[in-house]
Amino acid sequence: VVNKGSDLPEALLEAVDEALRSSGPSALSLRDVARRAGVSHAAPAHHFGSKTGLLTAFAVRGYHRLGDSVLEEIDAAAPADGPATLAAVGRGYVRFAVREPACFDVMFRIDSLDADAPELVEATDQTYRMLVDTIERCRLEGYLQGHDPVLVAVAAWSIVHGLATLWISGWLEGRAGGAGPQELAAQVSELFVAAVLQPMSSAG
Amino acid sequence: VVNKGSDLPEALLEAVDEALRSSGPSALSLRDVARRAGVSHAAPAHHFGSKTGLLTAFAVRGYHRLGDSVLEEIDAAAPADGPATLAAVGRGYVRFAVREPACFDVMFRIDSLDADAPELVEATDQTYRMLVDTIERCRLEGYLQGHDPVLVAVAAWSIVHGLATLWISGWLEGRAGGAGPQELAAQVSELFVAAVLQPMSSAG
DNA sequence: TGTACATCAGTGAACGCGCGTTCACTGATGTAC
DNA sequence: TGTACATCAGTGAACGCGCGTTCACTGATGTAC
Repeated sequence: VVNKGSDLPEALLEAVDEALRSSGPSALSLRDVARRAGVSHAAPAHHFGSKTGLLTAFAVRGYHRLGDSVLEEIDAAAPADGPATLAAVGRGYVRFAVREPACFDVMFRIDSLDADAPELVEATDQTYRMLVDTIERCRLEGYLQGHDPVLVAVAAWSIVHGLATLWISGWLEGRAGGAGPQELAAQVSELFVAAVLQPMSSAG
Repeated sequence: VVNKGSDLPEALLEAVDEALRSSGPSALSLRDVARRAGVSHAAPAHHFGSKTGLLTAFAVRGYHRLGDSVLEEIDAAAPADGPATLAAVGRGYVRFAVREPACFDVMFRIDSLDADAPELVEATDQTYRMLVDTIERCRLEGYLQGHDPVLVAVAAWSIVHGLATLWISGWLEGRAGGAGPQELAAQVSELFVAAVLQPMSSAG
C-alpha cells in the first residue's frame, strides 16, 4: 500500500534483515517478516515458496553484498600488489560481517538454507573465486614461496572468517585489548600477509 | 527407570547432544530432549530451570571438553617449545569442533545461552587462558619477535576457529583439495606457527 | 470502444502441530525424636 | 521399632501461543480480437 512502485520480494528481503536484527536468526518467522513488510502472512510463500526459499534468497543477496564489500575495499586501498590486495580482501570480508552480522550468520547456516539452490552455489563460488584469484596473483608475483596455494587460501579464509564470527559472537570483545573489529581485521590481515607472503628476494 | 544409578541431569545433557546431532540446533526442544532421556517433558525444567539454562549447562560442559581435547593433543605431541605447543592447541581445538560439531555450534550461539552465567564465563575464560599462556610461553622463549601478544592470540584463535566453523558449515569440503579437517588443522596450524613465530636468531 | 478471457499478486480463514512453562500432585527417601 | 515431618525428583494435565502451510478467493492488470 505504502510503496506502490517497489516490488514485494525485495521488500520482504529487507524485512528479513530487519527481523534478524531485532530478534535474531533463531526467532525468525515467515509471519513476522510478512508483518514487517505490511502484507498478509501468506504473501512470502507466494514469492519464495517456503521459509527455506526465503532465507536462501536472502543468503544469495548476502553473498553478493559480501563481494561488493570486498571490491569496495580493494578499490579504496588501490593495492599495488597481490599481498596488499589480499589484505584488502580480508578487511572487506570482516567489514561486511560486522556491519551485517545477522545476514552473515544466516549465510553460513547451511541447515536453514537450500544448499543445492543453483543461485546459492553460484554466489558462493563467485565469492570464493575472489580469494583464489588474489592468491593466484600473489603466486604469479612470486610472493607465495613454496606454499601450497590451496592451503594459503584456506588459511586466509579461515583467519578472517574466524575473526568475524568470534567478534559477532561477542567472545572477542574485552579480550582483544579494546580494539574494534575493523582495526583487528586490518591488523590480523597485515600480520598474515606479512608473515606468509614474503617477496622472493628476502626468503630462503 | 532403566538407569537407576545415573543422575538425570547428566542423562539430559547427553540427550541434548543426541538431539542436536539428529535434528540440528535450531530444532532443539526441551520436549524432544526429555523424550530422548525417557522422562516427562517437565523434568528438564526441574533441573535446569529453562531451555536457556539447559543449553548453558550444555555449553559449559562443551568448554570443559574443548579444554580436554586441547590438553590431550598437547600430551600426545609432547611439544618441545612454545610454537610446537601452539600448533598442538590449534589441532586440539579443531579436532574437538569437528568431532562435536553440534556442541561446538551451541557453545558460540550466545543468543541461545545465558551469557552472564558464572560457570559459563569461567569456562570460557579458562579455555582462552590456555591460548594466552601458550603465547606467553612463546614470548618468553623469544619466538614472538616484535609481535603484540594480544594480536597473535586473536589471530591464532581466529584461524583455527574459522577453519573449524567453515568445515562444519560444509563450505570447505571440495574447496580444500580433498584434505580432511584434521589434516587441514595440522597444516594451517603449522603454516601459522612457522610464519609468525620465528626464533630470535633467524629474523631481523 | 467493448467484450471475453487469462494471468497473477496478494488475502484471510482455517488446519493441525509442537512448543515452553506452570502447577498441583505423587511417591520415594531421609531424618529427628 | 515406630511415628511424624520435611525434602525433593519427577509426573501429567492444562494453559495459551505462534508457527508453516494450504486453499479457495478477490481484484487488478494485461491481452486478444
